[in-house]
Amino acid sequence: MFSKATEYALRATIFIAQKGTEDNKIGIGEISKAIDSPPSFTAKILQALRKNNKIIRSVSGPNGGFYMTEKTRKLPVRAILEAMGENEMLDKCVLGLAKCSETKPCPMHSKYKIIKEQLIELFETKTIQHLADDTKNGDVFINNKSK
Amino acid sequence: MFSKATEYALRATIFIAQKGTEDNKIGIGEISKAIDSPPSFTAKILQALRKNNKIIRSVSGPNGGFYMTEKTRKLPVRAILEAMGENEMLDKCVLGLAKCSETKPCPMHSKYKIIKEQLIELFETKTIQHLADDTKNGDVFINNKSK
DNA sequence: ATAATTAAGGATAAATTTGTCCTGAATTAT
DNA sequence: ATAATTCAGGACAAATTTATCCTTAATTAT
Repeated sequence: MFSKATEYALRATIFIAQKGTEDNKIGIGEISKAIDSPPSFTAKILQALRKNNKIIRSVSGPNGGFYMTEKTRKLPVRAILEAMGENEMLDKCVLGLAKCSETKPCPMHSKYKIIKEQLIELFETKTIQHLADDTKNGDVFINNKSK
Repeated sequence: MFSKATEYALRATIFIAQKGTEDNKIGIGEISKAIDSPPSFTAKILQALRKNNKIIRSVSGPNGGFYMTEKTRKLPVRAILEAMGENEMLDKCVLGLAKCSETKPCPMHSKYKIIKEQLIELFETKTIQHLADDTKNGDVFINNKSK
């Protein structure tokens, strides 16, 4: 569905939302270990989420790392997708037509539209906080560690 | 959602279903023009759909080209996806976890599952014939030509 | 048989995505 | 101030996807 970069972005953000606060910042090492992702690549992705402090924040230096504010924790999952440039995916034609609309639809359009709307609804109502809370409660996971 | 290769595969198959019969085979030139795709790349993709005559058939030589039988026209869209190796996509985790299941779900799993099931249902009930018929009727399209 | 037409299939190239590494900048502790 | 830690950002490398081209094989018409 999404690129690997976006998958890492989602998992990393959930982890940061779950553990990272202004006085408990999380380093890239801990993050990539927790979500099972390549550290350097993940670092690059987090830079994008950090732009204009849109989703996450970071500070350099000892005890530095990544964290989130209460405000951005309340952002919908869609905000991460936007930051990762996955907006196109959410209104793209299944058959890959550049312009596929009500007035000039592809043969899958009408049925696919209904499903895509649910996807968008899901990404717009689920907040980062929700996902972090669920994960904290221990009934869902953001990695495949057996322990 | 799908790779470009799969998008071309879907559009090409619909076109072939619409126009290609054993005594009216369609050349790669006409196909790629009709669906607005790169000819050589499309040819390569059609080779895959042709394997074991799974989806389409072809013959070389003058008046050669691609066509379909009544039988494969009745195949669900999913058959094309399978042939293109997109099966993984249809049961992949949104967050990219290698193993995401009822017993060890990611935080999006329960909600996402419901939507994915609808997608699968759609791909399994819509047949190639359906899409070709709709296109033939002229109310839906498989390219972006203005004419 | 020969020539013409069309797909098959391999080699290769271009573009994009994924991933690594290194230097520099920011921050903190001593 | 200096050293140590951690992120920022650029350059580069590997892998994958997308795309092209060329030679061969199959088929048909003459």
